[in-house]
Amino acid sequence: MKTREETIQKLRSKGLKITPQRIAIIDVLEGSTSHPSVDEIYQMLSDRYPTISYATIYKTLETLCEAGEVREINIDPHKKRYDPFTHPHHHFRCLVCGKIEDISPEEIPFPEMPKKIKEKYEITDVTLYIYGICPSCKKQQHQHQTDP
Amino acid sequence: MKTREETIQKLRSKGLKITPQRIAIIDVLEGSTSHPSVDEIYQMLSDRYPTISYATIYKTLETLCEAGEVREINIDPHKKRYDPFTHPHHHFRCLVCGKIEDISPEEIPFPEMPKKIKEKYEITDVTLYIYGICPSCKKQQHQHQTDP
DNA sequence: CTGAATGCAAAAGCTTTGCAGCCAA
DNA sequence: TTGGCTGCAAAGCTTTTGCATTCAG
Repeated sequence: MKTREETIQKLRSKGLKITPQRIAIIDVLEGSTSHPSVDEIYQMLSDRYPTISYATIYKTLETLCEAGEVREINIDPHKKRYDPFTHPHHHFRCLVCGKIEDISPEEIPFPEMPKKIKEKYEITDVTLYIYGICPSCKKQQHQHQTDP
Repeated sequence: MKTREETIQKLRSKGLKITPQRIAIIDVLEGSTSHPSVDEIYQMLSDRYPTISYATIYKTLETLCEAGEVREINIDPHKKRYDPFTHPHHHFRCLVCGKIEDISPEEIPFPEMPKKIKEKYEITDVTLYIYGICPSCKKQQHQHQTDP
C-alpha cells in the first residue's frame, strides 16, 4: 500500500467496488505505523462510522490482503494484526509495552536461503519476528534501576 | 525438553507436582515432531485419559513453557502449537498440507544482529518462519503437471 | 438495474477462568 | 494434612457465516 489513490486504483482494476467503508479502512491503514488489529481499526472508525461492523472490517482486510495491499502479521499470538507496508521487512515486538516496530532489511539482512533448501522446498515467504525490549522501555527500566 | 526423566526432574526441582496427566502430556510432546496443538494433544490422550480436560492441557503447557521445557510457536495463525525441541531453530510451514517442519540453524544460519540494533534494543528472542511448499507436496504437484 | 458489499445477529473456534473436589508430596 | 492440580462448566475473545438490505457502477 502506497497512497490512498493507488490503492483505490488497484481495487478498481480488479473490479472491486469502492465504498466509503473501504476508503475509511484504507485511510486508517495508510496513516498508521502501529500494525492495528481489527478491534483497533473498529475503535478508530466507530466515531465517524457508527454503523460499521466487524464483519465489514474483516472482509475488507481479507480483500486488501488478496489484492496484495496489506499483510497479515502473526507476531501477536492473541490476534492478527495488519501491516500496510508490503515491502519485505521484519517486525519487532516489545515484551513490555506490546508495541510492534518495523525493522528494515537494510538494518538486518534477510537470511540467505541455501541452495540445498531451495532445491528441496519451494519458498514463498520468509518472516522474521524479533522479541525483546524496545528503546523507550529499555530507557525507563534503566532509570528505575539507577533510582535511589 | 530432552528425555521424559529429565523433564520430570526439572519440574520436581521447581516444586511442581508430578501428576499422571502431566506425564502423559510430556510423553506426547517428547515423542512428537509434529508441533501439536492443544486439540491434537487432547485427541491423542482422550483414549487413555477419557476425563482429561482442555483446561488441564492448557495449564500444563503453560507450566512447561515457564519451566523452559516447551516453546509456543505462532506459525499457524489459527491456533498455538507447541514444540518440545527448545534449542534455537527455525520453522517451515507447508501451505498445501499444513505440516510444520524444523529447520536447523546449521542449514539456515540465524541472521546476525548488528551492533546498532543490539545497542538500541534488548533482544531476547529471534524467530524465523518460512512458508512455502514442502518436498513431498512439491513432488506431487510436479507429477500432476506432467500427467498427460 | 444488478451483483457485490454492508451490517446485524448468530455461531464457531480457541483460550481463559472460577470453583469444588481430589490427590501428590 | 494441605496446597497444588484436575475437571467441569461458563465465559471471553477473535473470527467466520448466513442472509436480508443497501448501494456502487
